[in-house]
Amino acid sequence: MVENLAIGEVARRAGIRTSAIRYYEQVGLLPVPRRASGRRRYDPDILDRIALIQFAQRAGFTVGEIRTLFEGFEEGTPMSARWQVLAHVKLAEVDEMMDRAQRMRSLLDQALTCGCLRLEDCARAIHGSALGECLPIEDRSPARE
Amino acid sequence: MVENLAIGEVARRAGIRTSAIRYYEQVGLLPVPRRASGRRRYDPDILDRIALIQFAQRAGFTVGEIRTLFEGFEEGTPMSARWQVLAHVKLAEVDEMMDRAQRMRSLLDQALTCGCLRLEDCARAIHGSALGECLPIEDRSPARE
DNA sequence: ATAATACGTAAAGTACACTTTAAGTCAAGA
DNA sequence: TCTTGACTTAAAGTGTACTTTACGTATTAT
Repeated sequence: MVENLAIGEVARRAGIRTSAIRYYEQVGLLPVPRRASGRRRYDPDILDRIALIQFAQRAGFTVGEIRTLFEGFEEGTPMSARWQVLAHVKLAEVDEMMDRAQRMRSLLDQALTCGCLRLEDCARAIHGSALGECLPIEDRSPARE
Repeated sequence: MVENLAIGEVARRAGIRTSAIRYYEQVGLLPVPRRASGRRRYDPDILDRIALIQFAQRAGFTVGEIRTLFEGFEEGTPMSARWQVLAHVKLAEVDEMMDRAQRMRSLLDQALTCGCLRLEDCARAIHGSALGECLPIEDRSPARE
């Protein structure tokens, strides 16, 4: 009966910390396991589950989104359908990420052509040019005062 | 004499909050201004300075890096030289960002081809495949236990 | 004169995904 | 048996870039 992994063993095999496993359990990404004298005991298939979590993370999903993947659909909804919904939204976000990176690249290219001596010259030059009109790095709060 | 902007006016013209201005002052991105009965008074060229900060932020620089741009070089180092140093490093980071986004895209494409019904099937499939071997989304702490 | 703003400060809050700490329990090896 | 090491919990800490809060003062408009 190999059906009994301690949390440390699971962590070792998955390549994460025990604290991460407890955290995943806490936020609902991992099921509450049975206990043996207070300690968590896992079936080996917990490793599949963790691998799925890691896959989703690498794909850019947040913990909240992964929880949605697991529990945010009507019972019986196939995984394929769940992925469809979430991956489409995330793909748009990733594309936005790439656009941002692209914009950063052009700004950096501009910076490399800078010929200014003093800080103030550079500031005035940048303020004068329309470079300031590119899209922001990330959403900032609405702001009113 | 237009040479006297209140913090609220600067904020309005720059499109940021007054709290951001105080924060920039606190972390050394903006000079400590003179005061009129306790209130900050700014010369209009503070707006150039803020525009420069915003430019750098859009290019991906952190507050710490912008402070380095301003104060991290030997006095007299031309701005062009400062940008050279910082922009090269940042360009590499941005390229890494784009690679990560690319990897996310392929994972999401994989997710879209998923034909699994149950969560466990999907988990096993992903764990089985080598999909788990892509690079991590971002650096995680070294981890030892 | 009074009320509504704008300003001042210091400290705490925000989001995210965990980690670290503190203090205590339990089990296995020497 | 004793000691080490793995485990338990709840709560606080981490990093980033600000914002929000709480509370007090000064300016401006009516």
